[in-house]
Amino acid sequence: MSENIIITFPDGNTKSVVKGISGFDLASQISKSLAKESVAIKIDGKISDLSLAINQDCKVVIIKRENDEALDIIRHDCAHVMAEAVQSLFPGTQVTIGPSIENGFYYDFARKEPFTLSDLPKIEKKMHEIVNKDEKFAREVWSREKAIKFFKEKGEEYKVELIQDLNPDEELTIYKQGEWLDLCRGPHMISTKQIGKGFKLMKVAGAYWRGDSKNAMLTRIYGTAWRNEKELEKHLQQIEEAEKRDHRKLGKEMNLFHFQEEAPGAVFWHPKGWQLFQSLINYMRLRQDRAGYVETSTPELLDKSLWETSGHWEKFGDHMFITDAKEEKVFAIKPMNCPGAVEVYKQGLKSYRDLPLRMSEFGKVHRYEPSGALHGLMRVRAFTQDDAHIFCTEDQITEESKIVCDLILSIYKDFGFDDVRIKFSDRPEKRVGEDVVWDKAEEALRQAMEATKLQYTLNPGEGAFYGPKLEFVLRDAIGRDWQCGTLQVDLNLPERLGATYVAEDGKKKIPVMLHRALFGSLERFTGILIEHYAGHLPLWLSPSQIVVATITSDSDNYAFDVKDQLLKNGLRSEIDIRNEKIGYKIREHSNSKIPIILAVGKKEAEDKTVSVRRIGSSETKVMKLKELINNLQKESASPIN
RNA sequence: GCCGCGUUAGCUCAUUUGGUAGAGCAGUUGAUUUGUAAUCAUCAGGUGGUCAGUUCGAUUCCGACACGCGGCACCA
Repeated sequence: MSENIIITFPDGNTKSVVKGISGFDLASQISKSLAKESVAIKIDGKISDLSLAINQDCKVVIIKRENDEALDIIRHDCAHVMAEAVQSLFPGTQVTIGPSIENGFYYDFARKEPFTLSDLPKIEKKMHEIVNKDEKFAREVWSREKAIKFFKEKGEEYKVELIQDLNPDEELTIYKQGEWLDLCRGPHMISTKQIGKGFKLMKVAGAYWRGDSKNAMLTRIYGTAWRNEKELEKHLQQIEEAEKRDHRKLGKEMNLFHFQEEAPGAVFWHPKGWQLFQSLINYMRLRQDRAGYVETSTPELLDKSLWETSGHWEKFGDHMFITDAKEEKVFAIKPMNCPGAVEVYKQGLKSYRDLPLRMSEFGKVHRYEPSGALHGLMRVRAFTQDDAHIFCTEDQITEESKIVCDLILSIYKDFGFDDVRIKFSDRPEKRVGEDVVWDKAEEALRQAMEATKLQYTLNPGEGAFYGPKLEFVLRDAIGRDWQCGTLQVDLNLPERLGATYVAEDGKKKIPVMLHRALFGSLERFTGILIEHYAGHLPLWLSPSQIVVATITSDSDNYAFDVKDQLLKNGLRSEIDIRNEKIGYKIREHSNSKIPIILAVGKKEAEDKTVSVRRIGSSETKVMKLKELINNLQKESASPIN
């Protein structure tokens, strides 16, 4: 007589079943289609294999292929299948770890000869074979000794190291598929067949063992995996879409900027790119003026001793550019604006009445970034920060932080970024200052966050070396996250650099310094905007707003007249009177993302009208030039006017 | 910085056992005066990233370096 247990389903229904039933059999009892669709089971909140026996009363959620959690399992299964494929094709390759990640999975292998792109088709083919073999995933619990002995004999040194570092209380499980097995927590599906065909190997890369650059470099293979081929196809299309938006490609097509090897990581801004860059600065300057900031500018070169005092030298000296001046002094090109800001602050005695003092600077900084980190405008060695340092009392931290948060969110909105996340990074391991000071700084920032009532996530140990920080992450039009703004509470540098103010009681005190940047790097923000808008910048940011294109040379004079009037009314315009067909001109200017093309021919010249064509639309609208100017002046105004 | 891959005309790309390179677009010149995403012809354009090496001979094979691309690590 077998014992029964009670299963409770998410809808509250219960079912009495035989003890030891597998999740799969349970699903089968409900319906065949459910069994077919299910990939795993959650027992009392813990996700497990469908094959696992259920031995006690419990709450159960059957995870179906369509559920989000299923994707992780499919991807993880895929990683196992890839590892099997690799080891069968390339004997002697060691396996290390292979998790599921966003959009897919990877597996890190140790092999003398790293894999190359040309190995992927072979591996992928083998994977399909393994999937089709319908190998069952089997879970086994092994002792530490057995596992270590097994992997040692196989020459899997990395696995042995992983096992030795496992929490001793944790059950050690092995997952087998056919002949192949791997140390793994699971869960996995019933069989490899369930993976289906919706996967593809994407790229190979080097990756350090355990993510530490002191360790050996492994060879990583990335794959993407989905529920089916249709989803895979959709994902591949999204990648294509992202490639089309690549700011490096668009920057070339739109003639905004270039890089060259004589200045790695430094931007050559072309006239149009610089126009855009200046639009951003003008906008930010106006916003800051209105928010009570004063603007400064400080030297690019500062004596090394100042960086030693600030603490930058010790932590970032290797990443600073140093001058070879023809004198004994060593100068460093500034990697940050803060010491300069403090020196400006220190001129003249400051009273508590002067605080908060909000000092901004569009400071160009240079950082010797590792060569492998450089990436278009997104990661450069020379960039411009919309930096500011707010000197205030401890009591003012909360209020000032709140003002910065409000300002930043309002500014992002003007650029079409409504979805902004905030990360709170607290003290890192390597830092300056006493812990009591850090306690104070972190607490003040926490209070500020409470005052703003904004949601944030904790980012432990990621603060700056001198203080905790908030990081503002915005989400672009195709769902990618970009970290831009930052707010840092600094109770250390003002003291190190000797900043003081006279308090109400006549005694000298040390001010708090809030570092903040809103765009962060102007260069990077420009790149983000290009990708966010896919090059179709809104009119107020577009470097070239209008092109006047003639139909025939009869209209040249009128076209010049139109352009002059547009320019006089503050609209950035160009003229195209080349001896080409209008279709040719339209194609060319559309490709370079000019927002508005005005075609002018005989009719327009006679009527003092223009034929207006907007980018992204093939419609044309004939209107009086005056009317157009009127409309565009409103439309092209920056959002703050 | 580390691993892998790449670098051919202004741009986008061809050129397989090593025998000094082709196309389209852009440019020139000429014709055409054209109505909403490529008019026709003409000419010109390259020390194949740089430097070394193997070879009778290197864009092609080997090496170093530079820069770029994809990751990893880093990101005040």
